[in-house]
Amino acid sequence: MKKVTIADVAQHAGVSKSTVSQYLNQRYDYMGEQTKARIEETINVLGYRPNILARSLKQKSTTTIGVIVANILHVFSTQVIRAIEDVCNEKDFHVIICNADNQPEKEKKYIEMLRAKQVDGIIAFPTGGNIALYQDLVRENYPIVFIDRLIEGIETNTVLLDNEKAAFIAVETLVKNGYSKIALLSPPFEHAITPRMERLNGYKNALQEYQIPLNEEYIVSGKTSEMQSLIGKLIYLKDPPKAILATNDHVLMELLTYVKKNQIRIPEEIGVIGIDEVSFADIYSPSLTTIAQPSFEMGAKAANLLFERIQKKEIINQAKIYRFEPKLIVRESC
Amino acid sequence: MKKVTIADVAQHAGVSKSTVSQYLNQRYDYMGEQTKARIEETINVLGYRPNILARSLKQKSTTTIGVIVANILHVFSTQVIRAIEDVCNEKDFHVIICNADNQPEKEKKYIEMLRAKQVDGIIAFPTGGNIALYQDLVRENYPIVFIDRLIEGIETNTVLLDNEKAAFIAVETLVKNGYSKIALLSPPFEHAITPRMERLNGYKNALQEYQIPLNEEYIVSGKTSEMQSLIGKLIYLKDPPKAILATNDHVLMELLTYVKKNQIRIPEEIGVIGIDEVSFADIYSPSLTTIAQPSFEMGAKAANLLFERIQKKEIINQAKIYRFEPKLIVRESC
DNA sequence: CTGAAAGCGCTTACAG
DNA sequence: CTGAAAGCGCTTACAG
Repeated sequence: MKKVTIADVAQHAGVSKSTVSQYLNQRYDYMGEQTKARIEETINVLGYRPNILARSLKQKSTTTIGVIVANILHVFSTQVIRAIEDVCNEKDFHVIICNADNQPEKEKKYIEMLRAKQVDGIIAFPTGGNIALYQDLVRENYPIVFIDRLIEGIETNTVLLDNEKAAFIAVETLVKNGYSKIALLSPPFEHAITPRMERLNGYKNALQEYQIPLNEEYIVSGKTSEMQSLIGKLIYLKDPPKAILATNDHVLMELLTYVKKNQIRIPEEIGVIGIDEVSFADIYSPSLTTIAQPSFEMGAKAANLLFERIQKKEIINQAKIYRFEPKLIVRESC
Repeated sequence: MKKVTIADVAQHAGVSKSTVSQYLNQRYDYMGEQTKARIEETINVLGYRPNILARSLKQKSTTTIGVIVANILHVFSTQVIRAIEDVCNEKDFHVIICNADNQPEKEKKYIEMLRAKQVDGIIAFPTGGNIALYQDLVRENYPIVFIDRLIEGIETNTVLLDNEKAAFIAVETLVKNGYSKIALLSPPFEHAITPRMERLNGYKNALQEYQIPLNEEYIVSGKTSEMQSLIGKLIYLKDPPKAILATNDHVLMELLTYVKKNQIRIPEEIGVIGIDEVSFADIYSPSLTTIAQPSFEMGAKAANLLFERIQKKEIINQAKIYRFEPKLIVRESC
């Protein structure tokens, strides 16, 4: 079955390609009623469907954007993607999803492929490992918005949580519930990934605010593989903490794994609060007090910012940082 | 900054467009070493990047596939997507994600947009509401593979769980642990969605196999909004069940919500087993016995089937159904 | 070993 | 109100 093209339609309807094209683009201004009807019919009869590729080539817009996430398996990422998808759908845009897996090389490859495919813009959870590439994009005024992570020196719109505040609220909540020996459990600090560093700062600020001396032994960070032993050490400190702030959902999982294995009771023996909402917060016993990111709002904001940039071609290089408010959800774990 | 095209490169390097194109496509067979070097240099100097759109138009392949999921927020969907993404990445393909939200109209719109964008193939969790459209696709020999759901009368490769077996194993596990009063909790049966119907069958078959009389009151299905009260009724039956099979993760969540609210003890008061793995199965108390779908294998299989179809243009209409084995993960909840 | 020319399927001034 | 022609940025026989 051969593809039917605009030329076929034109021939069958006895008009020119231009006229068919006008019809397709709803420019009926000067079109005769019968011409219109004839074209419409021919399209149905032949089963013609426009080839958007050809249009894109001419119009220089693919009505497609790229989204590069760290990993689609993270709940936060999927919620952000869902929100982006929804706003794209309204505008009849499509989204190409890529997983950079926190690997700068993969990210680079994806950015280049996306550009080669002429996507109209990109939303990325930047790995931070491609500064030169980001700078090129910004210099060329290519529409791009970052999410979740701040990249030093790159002038582009960025959407992220007020991470300091999130950690601050967490500590504050614990303090108000009578805790003062508060530990922080975090993924590695090595690459100075924005949320991790900012959450650490928020923790420190809150301690200071509430005049609780900082105990370096209470700051624990490491890879998943070493978490169990790190938590063990923390719990068996001479002067162990009475509460733990898990700075993201993965770390929380590790904590709860430890807690279950060692039959520690929450909150009697240890208070727990986590940043990032988790699906089982309500059904866990005790239910888990968490600080949620407004991920849908964040995704929608990122998409809207990108569309603004795509629509107005002018160089409005007013890169801004959009901070979102963390939401405390009080439950029973501290 | 104007886009640099193959013509610019040709001009600057003092060769023809054809030669540059040969270079880009690595057809060096007859190319002079110096020509090659000169082109390479020019490309770097000018910062040329190919426009894949133009190539796609000519070559009739976009190296992009579409994936239409019911909802990306479901863990199973994201795992399937991740697997698809990974095999696509190896082949330098991209994937466009769409959420049909179980709405046939949305699915239809997406299928049409994807085809207009000339994607090379589609993997879909079919809503079941667009039979005519599916048939068109199959008739045109358009590469498409279905996942998770079987559509009556559509001759296309389909990848899905052996749902009957999953439910059978669940019941069997309960029986072997001494249960005989076993209820089934399911989402609505209205649209005869494959996994739901098959799991119900598996449940019935297992009861028969183990000579347990079927009690219609033990078969409970309904929307999320009515689940709590339905579970309540089930529990307060004169002759209440001693174990419950939750046929998917959502239903399991509802069960656990009820259990927590009413302080019912698992497995002492009620045994629980669920189909679909959940993130918190291990950390929940008691840990939850589940039957997992091999979602990554399934996604990878779907992608590979699609690529087979894309690569060989011949009409090999040997549509097959690929059943995947459920995996019992024994833990403490029954 | 390389180039001129046609063509992929559209859109868009421009002319009439 | 409609058509002829050029062009988007590539690829690909074909000729030399």
